[in-house]
Order: sequence, then C-alpha cells, then structure tokens
Amino acid sequence: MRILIIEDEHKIAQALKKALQQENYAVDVSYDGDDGYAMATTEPYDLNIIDWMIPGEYDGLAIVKAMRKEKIHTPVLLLTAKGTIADRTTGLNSGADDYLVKPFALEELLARVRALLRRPVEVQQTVLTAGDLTLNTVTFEVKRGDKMINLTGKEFALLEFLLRNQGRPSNKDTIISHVWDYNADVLPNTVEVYMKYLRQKIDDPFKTHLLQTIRGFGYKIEAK
Amino acid sequence: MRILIIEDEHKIAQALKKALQQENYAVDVSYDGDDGYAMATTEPYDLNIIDWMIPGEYDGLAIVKAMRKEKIHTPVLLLTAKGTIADRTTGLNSGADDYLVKPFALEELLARVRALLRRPVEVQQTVLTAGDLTLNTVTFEVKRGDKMINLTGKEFALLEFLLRNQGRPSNKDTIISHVWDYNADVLPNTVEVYMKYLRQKIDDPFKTHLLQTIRGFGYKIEAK
DNA sequence: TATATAGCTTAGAGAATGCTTAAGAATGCT
DNA sequence: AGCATTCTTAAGCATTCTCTAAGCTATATA
Repeated sequence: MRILIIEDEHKIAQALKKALQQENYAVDVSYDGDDGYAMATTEPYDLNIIDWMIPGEYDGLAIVKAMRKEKIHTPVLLLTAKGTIADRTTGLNSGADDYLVKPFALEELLARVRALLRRPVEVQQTVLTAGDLTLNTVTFEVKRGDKMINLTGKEFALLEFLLRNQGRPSNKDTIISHVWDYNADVLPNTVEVYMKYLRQKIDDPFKTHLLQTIRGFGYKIEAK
Repeated sequence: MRILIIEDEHKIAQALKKALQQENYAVDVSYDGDDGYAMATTEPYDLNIIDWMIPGEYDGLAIVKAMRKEKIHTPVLLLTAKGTIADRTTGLNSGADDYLVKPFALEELLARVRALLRRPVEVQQTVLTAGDLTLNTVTFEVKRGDKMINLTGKEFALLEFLLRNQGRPSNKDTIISHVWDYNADVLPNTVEVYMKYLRQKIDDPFKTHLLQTIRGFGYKIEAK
C-alpha cells in the first residue's frame, strides 16, 4: 500500500511517515503544493494525506479538486488547522473522503487511514478484547466481565493503544507519541499516572490483573 | 552495506566502527561536520550515524536537513546527549529516522541499525533459543521449558548477547563493551556476578546447564 | 603439596525507576 | 459565569536494580 503525504511542516510529515511505515505502508512525502500535485497526479497511490494549508500555487483543496477533475479517485484524507473549516461539509465537498483537525493523536490518524484503505475486516477490529475485558471503539464502551466501566477520553485512548499492541510492551515515549497530540509535550510521569487510573478501574477490583509493568521499559496488556 | 559515522569523539567513533565492522558492514568515519556533510552528500551510503553535537559549520541536525533538501533519503540515526532534546519529537523533525540517547549500549545501537537497514526477517531473529530456553526480544519474555522466568534489564541484555553468540565464548571485556554503556566503567567481577544471577534463574533449577565458563577466557551459552 | 590465579558467592549502599497523592490548569457543560 | 470533570504536574515514598568489595573456592602450575 502506497501513501503520499503532502505537508509542509516537517515535524508532522516525519511523524506521520514514521508511524505509517511502522504499519508497513510505503510512504512518500512532499513538502509543497506544486511538487505534491505533480506526484499525486503522476504516481499511483492508494491514499493521499494532504494538508489544507501548504505553500505553492496549489493549496490542499486545489489539489483535491484538480485530482478529481482528472478522474483520479484515490482516497484523500485532508488535514486542517482548528477553526479552518466553517462547516463540516466544506471540507468534504471538495472531494476529500475524510478530514482530521490538527492537532490530532497519531492513533486517531491511523484509525482513519485503516478505514479509508478498507483493510480486511479482521484487521479493522472495532471490538478489542483481552481476557474478559472488551473495548468497543465505535460505541466507546468498555466492559470487564458484565461490569460497564467508565473511562475518560485519555484513559480510553491509552487502553485502546495497549490493546492494539496486546502482548507487546510499549515504552512511555512511544505511548506518548501515539496517544497524545503530536505537539503535546507531556512528561513520562503522566503515563504512569494514567496507568494508575486505568488499574484502579479495570484491574484492582478484579481477580486477574491485565496491565503489566516491564521495569526499565514500559507497559503492556495481556490476558494470561 | 556501507555506513558513515559522523562523530567527533574518537573513542565513541572507534567503538562504533569496530562493532559495525564485526557485523560485516563497511564503515567510514568523519570527525567533523563539514567533512561529514561532504561525504554524506557525495558518497552513496546505506545508513548514516550522526552525532547531534559536532564541531564544524554543520551540526548533526543541519547535515540531516541539508541532505533531505538535496533529496538524499539515506536513513539517518541521530545520536544525542541526554537532555539535549527539548521534546522527544524534535529529534525526528529534522528528517532523521531514529535517534539514540547517549550513553547507549552497543547492542542497542546494533539493534537500531539492523532495523533501519531492514535486514531480512530471518536475520532479525526476535526469538532466540538454546535448547529449551527461549528469549523473545519483542515481548521481553524468557522461558525455560514451560516456566516463565523474570529477568532484570541487565540480566536480559546479557542473556540476549550470549544467545546471539551461541557456542562462541566471549570474554568479560567484550561482554562489558557490548552489554554496558560504552562509557560505563564496570569491573570484570560485575560480569561474574551477573552470570551468577542468570545461573540461579535459568540453570540451577534445571537438569541441564546451558551457561558455561571457559576458564581463563570467558563465558558461553550452549545447548548440548 | 604449596602457591598463584581465576572465578564464585554474598551482602549492602546507592541509584534508578515506578507508584501514589494531591493540587493546580484546562476544558466542557449547564 | 459558575460548576464539574478531566488532564497534567510535582514531590515524596517505595521498590527494585546495579555494582562493588571482600572473602571464599576451585584450578593450574611449579
């Protein structure tokens, strides 16, 4: 699967590139509109991720419009700064298939990418489980056995990330870069605090404990 | 595979060079930024290892940026002193593919190098075995037969090193230079102590003993 | 057998890492 | 605006890990 990123902020572009490569996509990056337009219209990609505001004659919207005019129907995920879109539909009218408001968490973007690329159903996974714990990514419901559990946004995002990497430990920096905004600068201690919150809600009241610490490395979730 | 190291500290540069050569990479070293920049942009390398803080007009970051501007996409592994990075992502903004915080253990660097060069999967070896002992480098799990074994960070690193050199004995100094930070100054006795720890956990409780001492030389692991 | 050398064992001091708590900021809701 | 919830930090505490030092044991050599 080949993905083209058109984004002038190097920081964001590189972060996206790395995350997507880790999911085994082949990723190209273009840092300005003219160059990006040329690539999008000449090379065959499976998905384009385009920033709305980019330098060059073409801005993000113009690229999408031009692509559609040339009957190139590659899915487009548009990135927009907060407040740029007056109403939700404007972004999609141009021909983009989805859009994401900056700043976003990497995992949020990966979820959209998975959806747009229509990965096989088994991979899509709307309900993640570990032992008697279930997390529904569509309804935002979390259960341990029969018991419904209320999580806050961050707690939910963290748990989802751990579940998607079940068995594999993640270190705190990796967790931060995936679960928090790409420009959030939170301390590793924040992750520790959230692990405490999660444990209080999904581990402590139950017999078996799913959340484990790998000292010196990080955390994982695993049903024994 | 050709690797370029740009690093002004001779001690580190030489240690890296030696370790990489032992893994059969062709290694060039440059001790300052200007020279390094020239080499990185004129010679074709498969990987660049660049120290952030180096003398010369170009520091490490500048070299990476300049390379990317000239559309040279050779993977870059950036070396940074602890605390140099304001926020974790800054290191990757420049276009570097990975970074490592000094001081690091040689084995850690070799692992990153292997990853960046995308060595064939069979070579990567995430699960190392010797007899009924298995060590999983991804999940950090160690088993002897069915029995899970808990190792500390150093114990794990030492066992991993011995397993990667299965059958071949390593002397204490070699072990120290690979498993400990390059500027750690530990006594050979420390290795002895850690061998004792490992034996208690993975040998003593079992029939066959995998860890062997070669008197006057060092240690090896081998399944008879 | 005596002696030297290498490796083994043990316990403890100090360092590193993670956990916990509480309080202040930020955000969202009424 | 005011209140409630959520997010993040900071500081102290607890635990675990690392490494050394000192004495001990095994092995090789004269």
